[in-house]
Amino acid sequence: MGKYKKDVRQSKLLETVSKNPFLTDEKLAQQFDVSIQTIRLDRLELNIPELRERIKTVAQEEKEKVRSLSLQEVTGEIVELEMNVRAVSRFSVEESHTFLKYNIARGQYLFAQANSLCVAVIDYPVVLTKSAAIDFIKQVKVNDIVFSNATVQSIDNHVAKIEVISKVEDDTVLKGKFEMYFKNEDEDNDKNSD
Amino acid sequence: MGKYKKDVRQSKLLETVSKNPFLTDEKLAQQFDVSIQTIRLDRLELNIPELRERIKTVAQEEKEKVRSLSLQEVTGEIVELEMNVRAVSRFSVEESHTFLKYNIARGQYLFAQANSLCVAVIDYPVVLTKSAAIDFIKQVKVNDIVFSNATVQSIDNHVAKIEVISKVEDDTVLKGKFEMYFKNEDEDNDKNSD
DNA sequence: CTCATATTAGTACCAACTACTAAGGGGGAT
DNA sequence: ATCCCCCTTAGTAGTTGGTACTAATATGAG
Repeated sequence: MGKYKKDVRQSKLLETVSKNPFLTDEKLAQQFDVSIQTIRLDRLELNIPELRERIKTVAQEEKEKVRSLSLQEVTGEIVELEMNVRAVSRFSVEESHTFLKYNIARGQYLFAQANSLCVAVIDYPVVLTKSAAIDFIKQVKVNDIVFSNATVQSIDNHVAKIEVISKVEDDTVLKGKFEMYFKNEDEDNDKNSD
Repeated sequence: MGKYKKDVRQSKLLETVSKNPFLTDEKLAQQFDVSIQTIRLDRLELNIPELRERIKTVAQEEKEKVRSLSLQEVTGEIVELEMNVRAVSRFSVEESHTFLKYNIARGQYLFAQANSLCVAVIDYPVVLTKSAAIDFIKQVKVNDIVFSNATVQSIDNHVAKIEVISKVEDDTVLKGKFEMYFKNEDEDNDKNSD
């Protein structure tokens, strides 16, 4: 294969690196059949950081994701998030979430969605549920998509009060008030559960 | 703070590195107030890879850790049941029920145990949660065994009020009041979710 | 042919290591 | 006290994957 011209090579380089950030300059040089120096000049011009920096960035992103992913497992997917202010999540009800005979979702799943949304919206390393008051207003059925809306009402020293409203289309299915206790990792204290 | 002994230092090192893989040997040496060489010997003995390898591993970790933790299997096992009067269930907390970093059980699992106990204690074909007010009183950790105790306070036409107290050994970890809506299969009505 | 641009070569230096050798230090058991 | 062992620290050489810089060479367009 013939060598590319500079501009083509650079745009391909950008693509390659973003697809696979784990390639050294040496590998890239082989791949594009140019010298290492050329790759380095290209990176310089394109502001592509070196291998180690690229990996580090990926690792840090991955770390963040692990936190939010572990929340998502149970609770649906967070679609909007304004830290310490509000958040929205989406939960699609499947058969496994329902009473088999009636296809009505078990309340604990709706609770779980609301509860973990409250954990997510509070931007502290440790967030535990202190209390919850929930009204289940309307049945939720299989295949319904539940949007849960959390709004932080107040947030002080160590406790946030959050209001959650979950809807299926325009119908409110759940209303809840949560008190969440939060702290930094290092602080020592004893309370609560989630 | 005085220096740790070797074995203590090494176990703390393991913990530190797994919590934050982004620390160089130099930083670790400062943190533990020992020389860089000591940290390196420790890493050698403990098979902790170097910084760059650690970062790389984190970066490569696939996001497909999607363990499906069904809340259904979570609700514990019913150990005592007096229909429409009281019931007790047992729930053993496993790692998958906790926040990874802190081994503290997520509140939604404790809620799920209490909630499904309320469903079980009411002897009607359809039982849905109408409202719930929960206080999470104490943290529950991995390997704790939670006994949940539901007592029916009142039961009338279509609504039962139930008090739930969950304990780990002698410590109360959760107190809740549930209103459960119930009916016979054939009755038609529209309310609630679980 | 000329001249700018592109490419390659080469050097010195850096961070964060591994792998190794060697020197001290501090306790216990004898 | 002495000996010995383990732990700790120091120091050197070599590695990877770079940055930053200078200098030489190729190439193509006018």
